[in-house]
Amino acid sequence: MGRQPCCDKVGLKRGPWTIEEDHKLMNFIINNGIHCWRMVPKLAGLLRCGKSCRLRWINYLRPDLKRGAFTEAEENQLIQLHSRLGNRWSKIASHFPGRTDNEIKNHWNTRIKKKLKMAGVDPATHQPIDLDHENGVHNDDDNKIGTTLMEEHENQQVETKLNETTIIDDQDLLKNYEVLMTGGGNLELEGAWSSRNTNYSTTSTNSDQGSSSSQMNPSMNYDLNDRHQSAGSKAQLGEDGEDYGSLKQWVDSVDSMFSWDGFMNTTTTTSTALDGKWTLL
DNA sequence: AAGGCTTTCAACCGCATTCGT
DNA sequence: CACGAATGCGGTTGAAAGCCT
Repeated sequence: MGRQPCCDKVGLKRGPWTIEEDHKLMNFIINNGIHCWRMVPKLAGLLRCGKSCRLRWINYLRPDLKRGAFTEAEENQLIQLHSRLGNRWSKIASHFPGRTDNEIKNHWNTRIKKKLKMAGVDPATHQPIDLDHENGVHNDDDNKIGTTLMEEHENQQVETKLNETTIIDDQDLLKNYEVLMTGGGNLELEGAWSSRNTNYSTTSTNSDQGSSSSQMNPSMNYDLNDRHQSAGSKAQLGEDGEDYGSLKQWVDSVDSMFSWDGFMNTTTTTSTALDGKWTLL
C-alpha cells in the first residue's frame, strides 16, 4: 500500500515558483497570516500543496531572510556548530538569524565539506583524516593542516559560548527591514524574487557593511529591466510567458503590504506570524 | 562559439515529531 | 492513551548557471 501522500497531488503544480505564485503566496500570508498550511494554497488560489507553500515561504519569501554569501565568521561558526550538533540543520540555523536550514545545509554540502576535506579534516567527524588508513600513503603536510585546523576549532570552542552567540550583525538585519519597510535607498522589491547567485555574487560581506543600503542587501538592488534574466532563472514568468503586469504597480502594492507590526521597532531578529500579524519573539 | 562537465541551490520526498481530539 | 492530521526536518534530486576545453 505505502504511505498516503501528504496531500492530494492530482492537478497540483510542481517545480520552480513563478513570480505570480510568489506574489499570491506573499500577499495571502501578509494579509491573513498562517493558520494552517494545508489551507493556504486553496485560500491563496495556488495549485500547490501546503508543504510546498510552507517551504517557499520559509526558504525564500520570508522578509527576514538574510541573503548573500556566508562570511568567514559565519563559516567558522557553522563548522563549530556542526562539530557539536552534527547534521541538525534546523538547530544550527537557529544560531544564524536570517539564514534557513536549507541554505545552511546547502552551504555545508557544497562548500564547507570541500574546504574541510582540502584541509585534511573529515567533515563528518571533524577529525583529521587518517591518510595512512585511507590511502596507505603517509602525508605529514595534510595531517598537519588538519591538526592545526582542529586545534583552531577547539580553541575557538573554548572562547565561544555557542548557545549564546549569533554571528549575524543584528544591525545589519534591522537595516534590511528598514529598507524593506521604507523603500529606502534605491530599493527595488522585485529583487526579493531574484534568485541564485546572480545576486549573491555581488553581495558584500558583513565586513564591508555599513555603506549604502543597496550594499546592505544587494539582492534587492535589482535591475527591473534585467528581471527576466535573474529572477526568471528560477522564479519565472508565467507558463504562458506572460509578463505579470506592471512591475511598478507591484512595487507600489508591496509598499502597502509591508506594514508589518513590530519590524520597525524590533530589538530582536526573530519574528513569526501569529493571528495574521507579525510579532516578535 | 559550442559542447561537456561541474557547481549551486530551490524544491521535492518521505520519515519523525508534535498537536489536537 | 490512541489515533490521525499537520508540521518539521534532513536527505536527495535535478535544472540552471558557470566554467573549462
